[in-house]
Amino acid sequence: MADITRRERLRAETEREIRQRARALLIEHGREAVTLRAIARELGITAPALYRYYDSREHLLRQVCDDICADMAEGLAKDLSQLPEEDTLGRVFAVCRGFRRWALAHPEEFALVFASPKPALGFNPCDAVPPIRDQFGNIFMTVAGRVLSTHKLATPAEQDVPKELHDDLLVFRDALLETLASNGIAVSTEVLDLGTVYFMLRFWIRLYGQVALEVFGRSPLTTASLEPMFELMLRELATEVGLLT
Amino acid sequence: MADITRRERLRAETEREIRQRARALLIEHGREAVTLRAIARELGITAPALYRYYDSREHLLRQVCDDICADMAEGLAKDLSQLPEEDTLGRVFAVCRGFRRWALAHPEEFALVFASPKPALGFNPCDAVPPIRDQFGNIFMTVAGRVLSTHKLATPAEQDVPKELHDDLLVFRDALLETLASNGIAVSTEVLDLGTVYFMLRFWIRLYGQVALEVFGRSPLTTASLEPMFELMLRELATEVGLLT
DNA sequence: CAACATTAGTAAACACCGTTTACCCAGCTG
DNA sequence: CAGCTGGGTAAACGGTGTTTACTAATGTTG
Repeated sequence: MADITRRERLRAETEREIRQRARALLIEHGREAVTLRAIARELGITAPALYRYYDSREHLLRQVCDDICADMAEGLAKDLSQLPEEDTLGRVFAVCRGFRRWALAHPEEFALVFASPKPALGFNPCDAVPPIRDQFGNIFMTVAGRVLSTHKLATPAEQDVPKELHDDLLVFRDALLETLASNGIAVSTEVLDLGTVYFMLRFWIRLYGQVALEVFGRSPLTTASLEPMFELMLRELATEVGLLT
Repeated sequence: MADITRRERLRAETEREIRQRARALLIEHGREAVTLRAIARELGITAPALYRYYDSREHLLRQVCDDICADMAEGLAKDLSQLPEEDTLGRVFAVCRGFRRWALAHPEEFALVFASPKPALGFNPCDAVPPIRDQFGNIFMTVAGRVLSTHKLATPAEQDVPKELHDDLLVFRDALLETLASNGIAVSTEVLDLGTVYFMLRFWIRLYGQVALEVFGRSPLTTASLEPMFELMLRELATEVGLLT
């Protein structure tokens, strides 16, 4: 007999459909429209039935966050599959562009996963922060790590890194090394020195910052897309560490 | 007799208290907790009574946004009053630091006003975007304008500004000039050239971006504050245009 | 196979929500 | 004084998350 019973298969199927409908509602009508009754209505059951699958609406939303991250990560992975392994910098850029494109195309999902005030979702959405452990962070760190293992970066000297950040940067570095190791990327601690980790933090701040600004429409420009500035930012950061000239 | 009748005075008073209570709920228990019934309960009336003051919860929230902006602007103005008029750059830094400090101290309010997906509040919160017309934008642009009118900036050359942005930057410049004029600051169009406006946009993107990242806790650092990086960013941007060495 | 246990679903209820309606009554105005 | 205006009320409607008790179907076991 199969390992999974008929019941288990059905359960997994409806569980999948629940989150799928929840996401559809989120995308089409915003966060507030993701209602247990609305979800239940769409799959022809009643709201309390959903409690057989999730402890509460909060828990359901958290799982939806996971799905969202997984989906975005899948899209990014597909983008990456089109690029040669050797083009390490191109792959970093691809991930950054993919993140931006995804965020602009899915503003409600971005807001839910990446821009909710901390305790708004019970706890951290998708256990993402801190440090970045979600699937996006995973991909981002992986492609970045590949650059580190193949290029010598002109990163800031240790004495230029603010002392107040040293301890936390070292913690971050350990998480980074662990993530890279689990993805089969070996990076020596000499390569991943304090300045390099610091630069990665700077990179992420700039990346996240511009994307958030665009998603939330806080640009003072009325019509134009900020894509040119995004591209320039990428080039600027890459140039800063000598990856572009 | 006074211009305002007794009734009008009472009305204005409860109106004020409504928004005050709404803000208290927002701060203490998050956006979802700002319910009409909770507000009414706190001032000892019933929920439908609120409809004598606001058309709907949406409209009330919008007004609350205005209050929030006004309050922050007031705080910034107070900070500025401690600084000499001549220290134009110091005043810009003070506004940036004040914005960051306020945002970190009021994450729910920041999320509501500065990071809600576009149509989440019926329309734009506080008519703020685009272009930046809210009270914060006003102050920010004013102190920045004062720098422009007293310093020669080494801003990007016109050919270094992405062509796709030219039209929108010119629109933004007009709004900027109007704002500055209405605050008694005369800046010639030669000074406020395309490169300068472009730099201001870059400045705002960086500023908003890091603040949003900090408020939403998306830093991969577990405990340390990113204040040192904020300070470095300010110095970096100022150095870029020759305001610091 | 029969008996039992587990489980996905239900209906009903509770407390809360935004909003509308009809009504009341104090205070101002002619 | 009569009448209007406007801030308040209670009641109701349909919606929400969640709990409870129950049913019926599935899976397991003697």
